[in-house]
Amino acid sequence: MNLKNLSDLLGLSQTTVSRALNDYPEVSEKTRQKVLKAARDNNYSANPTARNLATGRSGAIGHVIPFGTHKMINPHFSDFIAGVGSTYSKIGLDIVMSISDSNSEMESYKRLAQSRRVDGFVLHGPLVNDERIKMLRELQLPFVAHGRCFGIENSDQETDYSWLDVDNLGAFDQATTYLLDLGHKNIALLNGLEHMNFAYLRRRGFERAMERANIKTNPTFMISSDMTEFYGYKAAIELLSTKRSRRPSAILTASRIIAEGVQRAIKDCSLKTPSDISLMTYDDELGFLPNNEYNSDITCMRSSIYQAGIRVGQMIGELLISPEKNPICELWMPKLVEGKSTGSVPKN
Amino acid sequence: MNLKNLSDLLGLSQTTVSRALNDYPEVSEKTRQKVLKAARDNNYSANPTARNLATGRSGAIGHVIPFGTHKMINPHFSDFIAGVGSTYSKIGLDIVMSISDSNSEMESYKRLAQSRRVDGFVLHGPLVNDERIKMLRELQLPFVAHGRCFGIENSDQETDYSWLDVDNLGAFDQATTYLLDLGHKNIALLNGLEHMNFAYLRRRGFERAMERANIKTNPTFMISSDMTEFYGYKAAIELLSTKRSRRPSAILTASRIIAEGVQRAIKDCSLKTPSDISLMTYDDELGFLPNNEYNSDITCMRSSIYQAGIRVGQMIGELLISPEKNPICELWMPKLVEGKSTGSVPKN
DNA sequence: ATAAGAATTCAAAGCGCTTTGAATAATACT
DNA sequence: AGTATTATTCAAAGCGCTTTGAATTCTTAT
Repeated sequence: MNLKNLSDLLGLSQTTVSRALNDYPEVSEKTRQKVLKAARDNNYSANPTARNLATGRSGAIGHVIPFGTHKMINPHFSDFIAGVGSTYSKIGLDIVMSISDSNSEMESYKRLAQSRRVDGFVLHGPLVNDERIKMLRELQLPFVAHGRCFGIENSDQETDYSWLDVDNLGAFDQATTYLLDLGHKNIALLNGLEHMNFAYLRRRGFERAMERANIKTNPTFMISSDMTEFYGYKAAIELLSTKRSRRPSAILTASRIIAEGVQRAIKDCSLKTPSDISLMTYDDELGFLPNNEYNSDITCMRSSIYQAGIRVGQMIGELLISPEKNPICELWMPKLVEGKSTGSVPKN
Repeated sequence: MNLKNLSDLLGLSQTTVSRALNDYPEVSEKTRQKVLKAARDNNYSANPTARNLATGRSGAIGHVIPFGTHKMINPHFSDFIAGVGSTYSKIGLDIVMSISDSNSEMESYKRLAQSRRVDGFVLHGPLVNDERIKMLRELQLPFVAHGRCFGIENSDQETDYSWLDVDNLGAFDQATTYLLDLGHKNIALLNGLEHMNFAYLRRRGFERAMERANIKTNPTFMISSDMTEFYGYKAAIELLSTKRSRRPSAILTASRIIAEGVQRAIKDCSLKTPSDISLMTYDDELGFLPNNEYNSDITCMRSSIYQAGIRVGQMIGELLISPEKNPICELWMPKLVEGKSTGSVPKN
């Protein structure tokens, strides 16, 4: 069943039928109802490919996922994509996903854009000074970055394109301050890879708080790596296996997954939170790794990456309808949630 | 730059240019080279939408992800999708992903198929007696199921459609047997949700081994739930907090993530593997949760879900080219990897 | 009743490609 | 040379939709 069949069936022109279905004002209410009913009865829905060809719109958003080092294809990604996906299904968009290694990443964007296969993009995991931003701007398609590419001082850059980000700098400043207020001076930071903007900002937030408190940061306490459980475990084991006076009294991790490893290490060292050591983490509220009074209960800075996905989906949806709204920028402040993993510095 | 421009530029017809670009035999080698060069020079590539409309092929595979209970959008999913995605990028396919709750799931398949937006499907997480299989067959598009819908006795059903699965039944039989051989009789199974076929088969494998050993299974030792860390933790805490004689001496979990929770519980109960209790797990080799001599080192049945993704991508690719190859069925046998988490039954 | 204006409807062009069937050029065969 | 083949090339018809600009019908005002 296609448009021609349907209009023949109704004794109307394709024009009128098409307009009736697309809510154009110049079709009378009576015929619109007739058309709508016929469409329903005959289980008709417009062929998106043909529509795409005619309009130039595809009804799909491109998600180019950098592969290579498992950087983005990780649990955070699944929760985020669940969020955007649920918005998309509400507003009738599809995801066109292209997994590509960093070499072909730019190509993928261009191919998807040039072929008009997508109407816009969501940029995942912005890096510090991300060249993709420039490229995306040149592609002339709306896009929303999940995260920003620049720190707080480049505020002119921030309003240049649409993004949704959490205040990583503020959050890690606050987390660090929280630990400092408990009396901790030797705080370790287990961060993500710092060429990623979020991780870069988290370190900056950490440093800012330390600086404000006039405490010199210890380079060996600031570690940066891919965010796996094992990284957390290994790093923590190393930190904790030195003699007490030289080890951190608090560990701040950039993700719940790292924190898992740290917890394991703490137990393996026969230590306990918060009496022996304090642990604090950033918590994306990953679906499969809850963190609340019933389980881990790690003190954290919390912001739902799933909700971020939902909102990013809405944002790109808005941009498709009203491109003039660009840029839409939102900075979310994670909230501090006190758990049982932090306390004052253990007295020697 | 479109086909018309290019052919005008070359002084050839669109037909010839199109054929030259698509490797048709009836164009002379000389003109083909000329066309290819011009295409390169002018940065031309065919508009997939137009091609799709003309051919009915879209160059994309549909992945409909059931949402709702976070069932599929989980870490296993990201690793799998990384696998298919990497194959797709090699053979020039895109992913069209639709996240939908279980009500609208069937609709999504139909919409994607009817609109010719995809050339085929990958079915995720088959259930026991999955109605989607029947529907997909009716849609007349090639599809590959990651997993099967029926157990080993319905062998007639198995060859009815293409699938790639691990031998869940065999793997859990083998795992259970391994534990039995170590002398364990009180073995607990922390399974996934058993309306999912993989989980159903895992229980069956467990039961088969127990039966063969003439050991009655204890219903309170067979738990089934969504596979989260917390589930593992809670279930294990409950199992371990009864008096020694009434608790299992070994725990077998259906996923690495559950096992994480179990490990945490074991430590919280001040127990140790393998001296106090044995732990064994199924291991999908999730990228962010390695399990080897350097870290957890849990004895496991192992098969890479990422590799499965790669192969499923290849399979659907083959089916697109040669539909007559359907069905392609592959059953992978996970391999047993001994870690440090299992040992003989502790003597009271 | 009639012209002007508004409200509907329509025919046809176009989106950029593939593919059919016909036309032309090149080569082979009496 | 003349015809039969074969190898290339081409014009034009779709694919199923949207949208422009013209045509028709219905209202309203004179």
